[in-house]
Amino acid sequence: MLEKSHKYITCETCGARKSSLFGGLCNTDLDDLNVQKTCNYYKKNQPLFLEGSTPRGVFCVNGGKVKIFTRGEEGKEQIIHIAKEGEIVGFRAMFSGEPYKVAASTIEECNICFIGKADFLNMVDTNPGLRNGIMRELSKELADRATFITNMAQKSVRERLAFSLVLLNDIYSGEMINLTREDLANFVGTATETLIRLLKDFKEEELIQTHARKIEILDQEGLLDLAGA
Amino acid sequence: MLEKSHKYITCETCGARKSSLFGGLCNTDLDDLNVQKTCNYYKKNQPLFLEGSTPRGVFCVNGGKVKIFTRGEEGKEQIIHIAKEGEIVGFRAMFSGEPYKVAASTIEECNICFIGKADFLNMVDTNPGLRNGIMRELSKELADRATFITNMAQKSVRERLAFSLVLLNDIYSGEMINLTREDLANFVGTATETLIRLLKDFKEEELIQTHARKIEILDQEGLLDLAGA
DNA sequence: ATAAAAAAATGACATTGATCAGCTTTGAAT
DNA sequence: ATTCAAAGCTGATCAATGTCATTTTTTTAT
Repeated sequence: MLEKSHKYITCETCGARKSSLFGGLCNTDLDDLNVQKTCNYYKKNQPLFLEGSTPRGVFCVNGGKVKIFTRGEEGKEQIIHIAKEGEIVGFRAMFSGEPYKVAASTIEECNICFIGKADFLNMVDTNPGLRNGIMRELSKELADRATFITNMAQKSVRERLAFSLVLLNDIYSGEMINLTREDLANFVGTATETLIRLLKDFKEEELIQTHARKIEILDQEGLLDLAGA
Repeated sequence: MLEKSHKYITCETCGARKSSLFGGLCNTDLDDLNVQKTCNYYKKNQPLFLEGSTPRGVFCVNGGKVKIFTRGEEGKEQIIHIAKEGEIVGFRAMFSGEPYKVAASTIEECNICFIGKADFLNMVDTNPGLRNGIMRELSKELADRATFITNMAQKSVRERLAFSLVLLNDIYSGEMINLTREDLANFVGTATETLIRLLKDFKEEELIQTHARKIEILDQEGLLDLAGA
C-alpha cells in the first residue's frame, strides 16, 4: 500500500483524499491539483519542515504518520499532533505569513505530496468550499487545543496517558500504536521513565498489552474512565 | 472612559476598532456594522457565553477585560486567554458549527458590542480583507497555543508564572495587573496557594511588587530570564 | 547471523507542587 | 463606622513525578 520511491500518486484515485479537506473538489480543480503537486517517498524520521523555517507549501499525507511538534528550552520535543493519511500538514502557516512555529517529521515510512504556496493559496481563494472547510478546521483545532491545555494543566500524567492512548488508538485505527517510548512520552508530556512505569501499571491492570514496542488497547472503556473524560 | 449603562458606541469613532480585525473596513461596511450591532455594559464577573451553549454572534470588546476559559473535570477553570479592548471574542465558534467549547466572562466592568451570526458571516463572506485577517488570526493563535501547550508540559510553575506575568503585563499595558489570585492561578495552571507562595518569592527577589491585589512588574528582564523564554 | 547502536526497563533518590486546615486581611454592603 | 463574606496568606504533610545511573532488550546495519 505504501509506494516506495517517487511514484506518482493520482489525486483522482487517491484513497486518502476523500476524507480530507480536498475531498469536495470538482474535477477541474482536481486536474489542476494533479499537475501542481509533486509526490515523495519519505523514510522514517525525515523532517518535512523545521521550526523557524519559511513555509513554501503544504504537505498532503497519502500514507504513513507524521508528528507535529515544538521544542522546549532544553530541546525536549512536545508533540502537538500526529497526522495520518488524508491530513494536510502545514497549511496553518500559509495564512499567518510567519515562519513555522512548529516542526514536522515522519515517524514511519510515508508517501507525501507537496503543493506550492502560490498554487495552494490560489485554490483557497477561488474555491469557497475549500476555504470554508479550512476555516472550520482551524476553528475546531483551536477548540481542541484549549482542551489539550486544560488537560495538561489539570490532569495527572496517569490520566493524560490513559487519554492519549485512546486518542492514538483512533489515529492508528485498527493497527496497534507504534511509537517510541520517547515519542509517546513527548506526546503525553512526561519523562520517558515515568511513561514506561505507567505503561507497566496499565499492563498489570490489564488495560493494555505490549508486543515489543507496539501497544494494544485491551480496555478502551477502562482507559476513558481512568482519564476522566 | 468606560461608559456605564447601555450607551451607544459608534464604530467610526471607536478607539478600540482601529487595532482590531475591523480596523480595515471601508465606510459602507462600517455603517452597516453600526446598524447591526448592539452595545452593552457588563458588570464584573458576568458571562458572555457558557461552554456548551450555541453561538449566536460575536462580541467586540470596547473596554475592560474578558477571560476565556474551559473547566476541567472538577470544575477548576483553566484560563486560555484574557481579551482586552479591540479584541473580537467568540468568532472561532462561528465557523466550526459546533457549540462553544470554551466560556467567556468579564473580569472587570466592560463595554462590549454584539454582532449577530448572520450579519457577521455575511461580512466575512463579502469582505476578503476581513476574511484574510481572520484566517491570519486563527493561524497565529493556533501556533501560540502550541507554545502554550509546550510551556504547560515542560516548564515548572515558577517558570510559567514568570512568563505569565510578562504576558499579562503586556495585556494590561501600563496599568497594573489586576486579577484575583485564583484567576491568576487558573491562568498559570496551578493551585492558588502555590501561586501565592511564588508571588511572595518574586517579591523577595524584587521582580515584582504588590499593592493589595494589584501586581506591579519591577524587573521584566529578570522575569523573562527566569521563564527561560 | 552477528555486532553495534538505540531503545526500553528498573532502582534509588530528590524535588516539586497539591492538599488540607486554620488564620488574617480586604473590601463590599448596610 | 461596623459587620460579614470573600479573598489572601501561612504552615505542615505527602504523593506524584522528575532525575540520574545502570542493566536488559530490541532494532538496525553489516
